[in-house]
Amino acid sequence: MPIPNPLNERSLLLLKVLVERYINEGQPIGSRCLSREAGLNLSPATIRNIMADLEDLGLITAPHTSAGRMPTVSGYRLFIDSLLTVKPLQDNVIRQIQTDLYEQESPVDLLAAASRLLSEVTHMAGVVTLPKQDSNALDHIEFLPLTGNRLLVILISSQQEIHNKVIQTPRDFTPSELQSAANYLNSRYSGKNIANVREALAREIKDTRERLNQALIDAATLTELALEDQSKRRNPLLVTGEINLMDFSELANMEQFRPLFEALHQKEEMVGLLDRCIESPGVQIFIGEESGHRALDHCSLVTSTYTINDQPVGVLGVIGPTRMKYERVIPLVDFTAKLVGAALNQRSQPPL
Amino acid sequence: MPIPNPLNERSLLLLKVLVERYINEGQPIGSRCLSREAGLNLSPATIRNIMADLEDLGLITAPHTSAGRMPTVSGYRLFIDSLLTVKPLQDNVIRQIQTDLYEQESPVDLLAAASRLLSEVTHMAGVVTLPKQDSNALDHIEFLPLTGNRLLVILISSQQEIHNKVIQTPRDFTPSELQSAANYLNSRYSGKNIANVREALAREIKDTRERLNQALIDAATLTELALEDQSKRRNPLLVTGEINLMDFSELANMEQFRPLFEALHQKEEMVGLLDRCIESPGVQIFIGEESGHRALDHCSLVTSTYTINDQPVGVLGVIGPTRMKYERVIPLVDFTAKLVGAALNQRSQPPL
DNA sequence: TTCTGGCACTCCCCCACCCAGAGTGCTAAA
DNA sequence: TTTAGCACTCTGGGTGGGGGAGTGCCAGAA
Repeated sequence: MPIPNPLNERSLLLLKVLVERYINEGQPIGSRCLSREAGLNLSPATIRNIMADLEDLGLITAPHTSAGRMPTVSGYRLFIDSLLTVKPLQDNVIRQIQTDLYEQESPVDLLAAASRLLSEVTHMAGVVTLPKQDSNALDHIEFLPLTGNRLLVILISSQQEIHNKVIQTPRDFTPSELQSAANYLNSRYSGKNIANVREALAREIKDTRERLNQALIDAATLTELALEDQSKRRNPLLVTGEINLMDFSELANMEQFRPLFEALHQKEEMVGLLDRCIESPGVQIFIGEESGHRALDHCSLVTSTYTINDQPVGVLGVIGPTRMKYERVIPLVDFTAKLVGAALNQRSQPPL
Repeated sequence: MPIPNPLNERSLLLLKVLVERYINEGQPIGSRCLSREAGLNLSPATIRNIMADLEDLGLITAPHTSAGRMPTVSGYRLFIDSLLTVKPLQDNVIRQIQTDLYEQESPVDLLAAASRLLSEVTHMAGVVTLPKQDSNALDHIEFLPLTGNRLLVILISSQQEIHNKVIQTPRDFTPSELQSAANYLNSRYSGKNIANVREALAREIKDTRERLNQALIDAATLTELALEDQSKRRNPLLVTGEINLMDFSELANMEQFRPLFEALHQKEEMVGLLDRCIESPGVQIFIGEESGHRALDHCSLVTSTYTINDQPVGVLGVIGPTRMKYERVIPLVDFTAKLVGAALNQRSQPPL
């Protein structure tokens, strides 16, 4: 073979050591350092040759002539996909997550706690998307009359989440009318997916109108009003610990940090990015520009989906500098996602 | 009088112009500039003499020998208290606030909108404390049974705020028991201050126990459980637009910005500071170190209380660099506080 | 008595410059 | 194939000078 040694075991080992050290130090790694560190008994000059090869392959790069090398995105990618040795989670972290998650009352509290945990354990930023609404089933609905044709609708989802909404009703309803409307809806639609319920109700309103069953129409109309804005949620993303990112030298200047911070709070974009992860199960990683968002160029995103009844419904993860300790973050995100799913499932017992 | 001219009209005018210009430019103002700007037809040399006097009085200071002067905290204080000419709010701002506030559904939404408005209009950070709970009256309470001795308590306050809580009940209750408990509580305590209700209930549990009226005890116990953590709220402070503060050069470095950001999110301290404002009505201003919080040393805080039924219940305001346009911020905060109070009062009609 | 022009002085900021240090690529020898 | 040596490059810190802005003070004018 004419090609000398494109990617043999030795150069991969050097790449691994280089990435590891760079993640620890945050500064370009030189040949001397690597020759000492790698335990290969090679002189710096030899290392330099190999590094030149790795640079040709686009795996590492030097910020300027007389600096050491640092990994490129491809370098990180290769490192993560093939070279990384993950470290098991520490026992106390496991316990912390378990106790913290299980003592939360509502699902939203649970997810907020997960976000907080992710950011605290990693000292980076934690992100959690709320479950997709269309995966949410209706458990129970109740109407409570207020003054002036206003009605308080209480909606309990199968996750035991409680939603309130005050609606303006077209006419005055008597308590017994409301009661029978609620009874009808509960008996017929409890346990059904909320999106489906809306569809079914729309059909019902249309079908029944012809047969002039006013009571049914009323019940359906009320519920339709109540469910209306249930689908579009206000803040479908929980971000925690953004400020931690200021501790990393590569992000600790205003030009880097500000757009990043804004992107994290510009929830729509982030949700779009995270939603892409929901398709494939398990841990997913976006390195630097891979996310396609300018503000995240110097960041990596480690995510995993969490499931309810084996259906992936949301995504959680960690955002930090590209130079993060993947071997610790990956198992953490993985474990947290699984535990969140387990905790959510546990709540899904049919009530009432 | 031996003292030459400690604080005559002329030196006050110069102080005013200096502060105004410094607020605009952000850089120390020299004697030449002031001589041109003040419209007094005085030579720079004369101005210099007066400036030396003002410096002796501790109203202005020079960062170094050959720089101009900038106001001290006392200088700002004198400026704000005696020299400031407030500008009336612009019509479109007034309209924006009105429409924005009145289209909010719940009181919390309203306050969040107020915080957002304050930060957007000023390009600084908006802060709003939630109303003191003990000012909140009970309007209506309802019990909804769930599975396994769990009970959903729905609590509507006189501000039409809706609180949910799931409680674990000591025993199983029948729907009619719950209904009569709710009826009893609503007829007896509706309109009463929540803190007082708790006290009254505690008394009632004690008194009634002797007479063995189990139904009453049950009702009281349930409500006590429901109200229990109603008093301690989780996030009694809404902060918006923190990131805007990065636009101001004096805060745009990590050493300044980070502690500031953390202080804003370390809600307890901020709430403590803001609660001090609730005592005195109208607009209050803390300049720089006056707040007594290290992180706010380079910031000013302009606040006002908002009232429900003429009782001050919360505080809202703006945090920004000491060098802010007080003549615009003060009327804005004032107006917003009044409008928030008005909007909240309007909701306070007794329902049901 | 008050104001002003002049002058010497001080301090910051910017720029150019140099130098040490770290790391490289290349070449020739082991 | 590996290594030692060497010339080269680039960064970062330190130094030193000059321009600019502003001051304080003094003597003379109004």
